[in-house]
Amino acid sequence: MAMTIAAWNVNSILARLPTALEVLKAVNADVVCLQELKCEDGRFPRLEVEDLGYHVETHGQKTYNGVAILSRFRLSDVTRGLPGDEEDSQSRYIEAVVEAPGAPVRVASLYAPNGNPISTDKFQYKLRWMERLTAHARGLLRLEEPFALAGDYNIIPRDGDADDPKSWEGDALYSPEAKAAYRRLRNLGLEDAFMQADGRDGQYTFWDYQAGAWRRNHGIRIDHIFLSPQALDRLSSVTIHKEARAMDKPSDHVPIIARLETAS
DNA sequence: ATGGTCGCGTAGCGA
Repeated sequence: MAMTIAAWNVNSILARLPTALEVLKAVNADVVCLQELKCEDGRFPRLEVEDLGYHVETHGQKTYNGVAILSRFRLSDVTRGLPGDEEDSQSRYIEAVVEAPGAPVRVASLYAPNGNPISTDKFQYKLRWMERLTAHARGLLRLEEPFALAGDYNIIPRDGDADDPKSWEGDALYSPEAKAAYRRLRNLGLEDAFMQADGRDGQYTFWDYQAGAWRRNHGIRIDHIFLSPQALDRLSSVTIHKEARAMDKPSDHVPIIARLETAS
């Protein structure tokens, strides 16, 4: 048996609905972490997604942000919002336990702040948010359970994760502080599933709508699936569903999918 | 090229 966990920034589930349903069918993951729903929970197209065989838990808001977990297995212990700041009203984090029979896995869908421009408090919010995520991950690690933190981290970890690294100089996604936040998560004992299973340069999950970025393959790898040691033990492969970027009315991100083997 | 293109919501911001 195996379980596949996908992360995909859909860039508005309502503007994307026909395309999104087609992508979800093609990817056919057991668990899907969605980001940038850009709608309140009551407007999420729950019936259409349930028709694909998913249980649905959302944490949306009007206009911006919004995250969801879709799962073929029952979801329990659902928590909404990233702990560590009661004042933070942005919907960027949802966590639940995927109740796969005999092999439960805790999964979070997260949408880390973009952080641009660097000179503003948006950048400070990005760094504080990543500190809160790190603190929360440290607590989860103490449970010694398999878990995955999947989503749009808005961080380009290495030069090999950008087609043209120089063009990202001065951008929050490529800043030394953002890369340090990524390293801190790994130093806790979490691993970036892509780096463990693949690790090649030039494998991207985002191409801007502007300036023919997709046509020129001017992409970056910013969508990541971090795994706890107990989940990493089960990792067999990671794939990036590039086909989604070539569709009509595409999101600017494509799904990344980790496959975990479960005991037979 | 200090641009370009989307989505939201119907101006201008966020990405």
